[in-house]
Amino acid sequence: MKLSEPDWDLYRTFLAVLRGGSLSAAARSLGLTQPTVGRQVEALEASLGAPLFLRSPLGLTPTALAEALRPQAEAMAATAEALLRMASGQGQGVRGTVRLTASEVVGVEVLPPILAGLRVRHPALEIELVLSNAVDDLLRQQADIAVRMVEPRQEALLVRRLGEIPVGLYAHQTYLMRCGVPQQPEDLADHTVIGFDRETPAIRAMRERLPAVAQLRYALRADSDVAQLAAIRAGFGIGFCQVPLARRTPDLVRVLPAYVELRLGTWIVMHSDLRSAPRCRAVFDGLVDGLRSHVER
Amino acid sequence: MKLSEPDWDLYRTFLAVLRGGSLSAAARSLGLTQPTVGRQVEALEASLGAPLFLRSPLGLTPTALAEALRPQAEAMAATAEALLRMASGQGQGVRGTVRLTASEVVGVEVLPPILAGLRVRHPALEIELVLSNAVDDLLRQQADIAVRMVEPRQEALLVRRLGEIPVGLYAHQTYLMRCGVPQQPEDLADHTVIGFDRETPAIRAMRERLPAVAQLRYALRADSDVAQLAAIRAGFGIGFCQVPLARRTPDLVRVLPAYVELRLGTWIVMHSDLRSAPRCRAVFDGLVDGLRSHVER
DNA sequence: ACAGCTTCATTGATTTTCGTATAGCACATC
DNA sequence: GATGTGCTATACGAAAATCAATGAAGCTGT
Repeated sequence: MKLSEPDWDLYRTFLAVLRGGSLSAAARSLGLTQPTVGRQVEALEASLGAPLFLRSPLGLTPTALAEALRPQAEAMAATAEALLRMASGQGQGVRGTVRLTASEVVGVEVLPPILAGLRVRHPALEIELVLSNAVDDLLRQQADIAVRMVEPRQEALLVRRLGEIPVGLYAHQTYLMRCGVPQQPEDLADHTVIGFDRETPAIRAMRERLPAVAQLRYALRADSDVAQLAAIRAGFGIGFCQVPLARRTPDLVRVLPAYVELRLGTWIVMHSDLRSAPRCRAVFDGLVDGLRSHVER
Repeated sequence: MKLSEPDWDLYRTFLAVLRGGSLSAAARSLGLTQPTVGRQVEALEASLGAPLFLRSPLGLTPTALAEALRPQAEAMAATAEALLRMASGQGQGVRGTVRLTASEVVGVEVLPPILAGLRVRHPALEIELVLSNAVDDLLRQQADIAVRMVEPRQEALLVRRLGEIPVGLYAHQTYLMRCGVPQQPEDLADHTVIGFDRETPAIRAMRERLPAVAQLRYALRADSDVAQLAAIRAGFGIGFCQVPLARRTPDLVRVLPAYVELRLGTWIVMHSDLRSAPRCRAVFDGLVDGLRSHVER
């Protein structure tokens, strides 16, 4: 029985098999042949001392162990990608790929013009946009720079606080003409309210500050804030929207402005390891500049 | 010029060379030979398209690129270790290694009896204790379970809040006999106060709540809270100490109990990926039980 | 029922990689 | 100044991994 540490490359083929579902698919994606992949999986199983897959002629079925190991393998892949990204953009000058993560509304409504401007200034810059609400993207190496509405507390991060984005309740003009305009927070109980599917840190903060809103029953739940915005614009009901975004659609009317006023802090976060990478500095600074107009300080 | 993704194992030898400072040292630590390591480094350089080391007869000097890539390589190594840890303890039953991280005081003063009890109940359980104040140990895969004084906000974590640990100012009896007992917070200006070297989240919270303390000039700064405790016990001066810890040393006297009272929240945190690992559940639950007596709910 | 597709397993030839041995260089010690 | 120890670079034979080709088994649609 071998106790030596397995070749790291075996983890890559293991993950490819897990993703592809078969040795052949993994071999295709890796540019190898099926027998090679099979042997490498065998080698990893021998090294770990336990089987990873149940072989069958239709494909491989991962065992519980393989499923348990998958997150770590994915993490290694993400880190390997980050390493390559880092290496590719190392020369002086702003070039290479930057992975950027942000919430969906920000990514769809706010970032595009900023990124377009960055691209004009730095033609060799490539940007990958990951729209997600997971705050741990950075530490899991799945992104280089993050735009977040939650204050990051980690130490190894380079943080810039931009200010606050005001958030209010909005509804489309047609909805208000149809259903009336609520005058008191209690009136919301008789209205169609658009809410959130799952609890995010930003939402939790909102609940704490607005107990009246916390107990509402939502007529539509969507985990995507873009979908919520679309529903508001379509006149479905009343929902939360960032004030600078709502201003762009003239038909959106603010509801209960005196009662519901929320301010979301906004931060730009980057690995401090990436400080020396010119392309990351460029994107970081570009975001700081570009988001100023969207934020109240 | 090859643009294909390099073999992941090359990253491991790269990191070994970085750590060892020479091809030969890396070869020894990896169980390989020096020519092999040299060839693999060459292969990685060819794959990245840039040199990683400056060769000289006394050893290799890492280039700026190599230094920039080091954090990612370390992250890959940590993840690989986590994967192996996961695989080794997969069979049912509590066995295998669990990496535990905690602050230094907790690790030195509080955890040992708890871990001893766990070890008695589970003889096949092995525990690695990492004493550090970095909160991102978990997401960087450097530890499986963490005992923290800061509320974690990440989503993919399994969190259990235990309660609060009271913290107060303490001094040794001999010091107070020598220098007198302060009666007002202002009196601290005339005393020898032991403080912190660098800013941690817990300290930041402390500063916010106790502005009188924030402006003190410290006679001794130590980043290790264990060193602070030792200094207090030795009669060096007045410093912060967890109340349950101070009770164990009868000669320690609480100072300004009416003015300085701080409560540190305490959390146990674990990757939710590890929920299914029996040994992690065992340690998690054991910590919850063992720390109850040390915490006020 | 049968042909076509996809899957995994096995085998032998080939290419790649690794290890041993050796040479060359720089620094420290005696 | 000779010697010893550390390091890297190179050459060559051996071991190991790879590829290509083939066989067997199961699902799918006609």
